[in-house]
Amino acid sequence: MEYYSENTRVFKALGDPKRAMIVDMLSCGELCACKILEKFEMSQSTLSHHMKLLRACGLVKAREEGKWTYYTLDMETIDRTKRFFDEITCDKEDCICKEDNFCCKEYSENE
Amino acid sequence: MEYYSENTRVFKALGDPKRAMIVDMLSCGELCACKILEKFEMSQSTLSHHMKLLRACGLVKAREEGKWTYYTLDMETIDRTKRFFDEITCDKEDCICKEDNFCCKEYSENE
DNA sequence: TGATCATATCGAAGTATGTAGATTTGAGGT
DNA sequence: ACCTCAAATCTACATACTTCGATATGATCA
Repeated sequence: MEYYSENTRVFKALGDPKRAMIVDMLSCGELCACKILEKFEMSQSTLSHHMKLLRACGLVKAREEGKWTYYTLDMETIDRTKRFFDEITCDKEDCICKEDNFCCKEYSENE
Repeated sequence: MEYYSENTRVFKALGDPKRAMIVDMLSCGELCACKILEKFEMSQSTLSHHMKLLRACGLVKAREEGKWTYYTLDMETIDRTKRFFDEITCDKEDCICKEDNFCCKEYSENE
């Protein structure tokens, strides 16, 4: 299950329209928190919370410089998540649907 | 914002490990609800709820035959979501980060 | 060493989500 | 008609998420 939850955490983060927009804004390069905040109708603490979540799942990296924090996308996580998306939506030999004794309970226990 | 929320609804659905597993199981072809239920440690009502959600966001299609319901992936939604994922994570000319007067509030109002 | 600015963290409130048991619906079979 | 089975819906509850205002942290500057 760890394989699934590691990747679904990223989907969960992208499941909020504002966070998806933040990711979109970062797709052209590094931005500092205040620059992002300018564009959004939300409080500073709310943005900070969203950024923490985006960092926690690995989607963005943060770099501190003086009193500013600069954010960038982590393309490794993004590419890995895209591969996961392809994997769970394409026909394949080793699919869980073909494991006779597959049960989600077993997976949960190993998590 | 509609552009974002339409797609992030799919990510939200994939944000739950069990639902991602259900999608994975369906990736090799059609399955009936009871076949899916066999593989999971959850109640019938919970599975039904997850399937409803997967249908609502367009990820899966349902076909009823007698007393059974068969589910398949909707590749159109999946492909559209993959293109969206590519778009918000790749550098591009018409990025929202380049719109000087972009503000998420404007988008919300049009939703 | 204060004052100020950019962020992060805390605490609280309202809303959404995941889950299960009980009930309903609707198709088939006897 | 009645029973049975598959699936959906209803109700309730515990947990998680989103959001904000208030406060804390920590860097820079006067």
